[in-house]
Amino acid sequence: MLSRRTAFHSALHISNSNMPELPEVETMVRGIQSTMLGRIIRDLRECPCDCRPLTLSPGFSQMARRAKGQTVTAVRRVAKRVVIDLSSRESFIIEPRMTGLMLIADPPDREHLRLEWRMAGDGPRQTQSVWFWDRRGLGVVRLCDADELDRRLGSDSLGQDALLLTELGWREVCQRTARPIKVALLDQKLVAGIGNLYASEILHEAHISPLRPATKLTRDQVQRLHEATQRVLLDAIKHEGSTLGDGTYRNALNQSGGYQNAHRVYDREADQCPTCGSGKVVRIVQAQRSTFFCRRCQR
DNA sequence: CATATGTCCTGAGAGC
DNA sequence: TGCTCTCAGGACATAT
Repeated sequence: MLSRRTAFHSALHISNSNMPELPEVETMVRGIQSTMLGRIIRDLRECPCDCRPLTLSPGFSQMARRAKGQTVTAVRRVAKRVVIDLSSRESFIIEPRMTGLMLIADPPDREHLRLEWRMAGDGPRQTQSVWFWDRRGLGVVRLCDADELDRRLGSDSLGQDALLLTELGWREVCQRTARPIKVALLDQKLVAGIGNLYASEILHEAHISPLRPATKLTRDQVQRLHEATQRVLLDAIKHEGSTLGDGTYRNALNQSGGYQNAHRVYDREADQCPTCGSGKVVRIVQAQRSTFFCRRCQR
């Protein structure tokens, strides 16, 4: 797939990988749910691969031993992680990070398959597997007890989920930092689930400048931020996430998402602003990350 | 405490 | 053509 970038505005080329954020991880969870929920893990397998081994905690053999024979009691999303709860009261935490995918169908390629959960068949259903695939191998899979789960995903480590935050919650979040609002949106301790792509899209939808210090947002702007977050993230989930650039992100059936077609500013540098029609989308860098916005309709 | 920076990794594109 | 360099960014460790 071709990126919208052209030679003309590629002074700094965005070779977008996938960076699964809240909508993509939600799509992964929904995609593996029926294969795993209520079923028994027959075994866990490490896929043979030449790349650097995936980060597993604990190591593979202990993880496999503890997972084997357990029933999956829940498959859920926590911020940008997939959590698989087991009858033993332990849980898998899967962090896809940049290029990780959860699959129930053929992968984009076989050499970057990392882990396989083989689920025991149940009545007419035959054995089915769920795979973790990760091209760059930055992903992490953990199996942890309730204490570790809380330590890693509890409120000391993560802010409220972006979709659960109320308008009042947003007001409190914005009072907690003077950093630019775009940078604040990326801080998972303030609000969890938003990454670089959706931060630009949400602020555009809310007509707020990414440069504005969080503490300086007006009450109206905070209200718009709350509403824009709901609209953008729910719409992105409806379209099963964004697949762009090199096309890494796929749903559990190895199909592209559709939300990239709705992006208004992300990776659209130098385009005419689709919202006000007269400004141009610009790219700036904040905290070493690209930000895209329209100076004319985002204040 | 708040904030900033370095690190991991691969594949694509640019430049020579 | 084929090499080397740069860059994308999620989460976390470490530094200021």
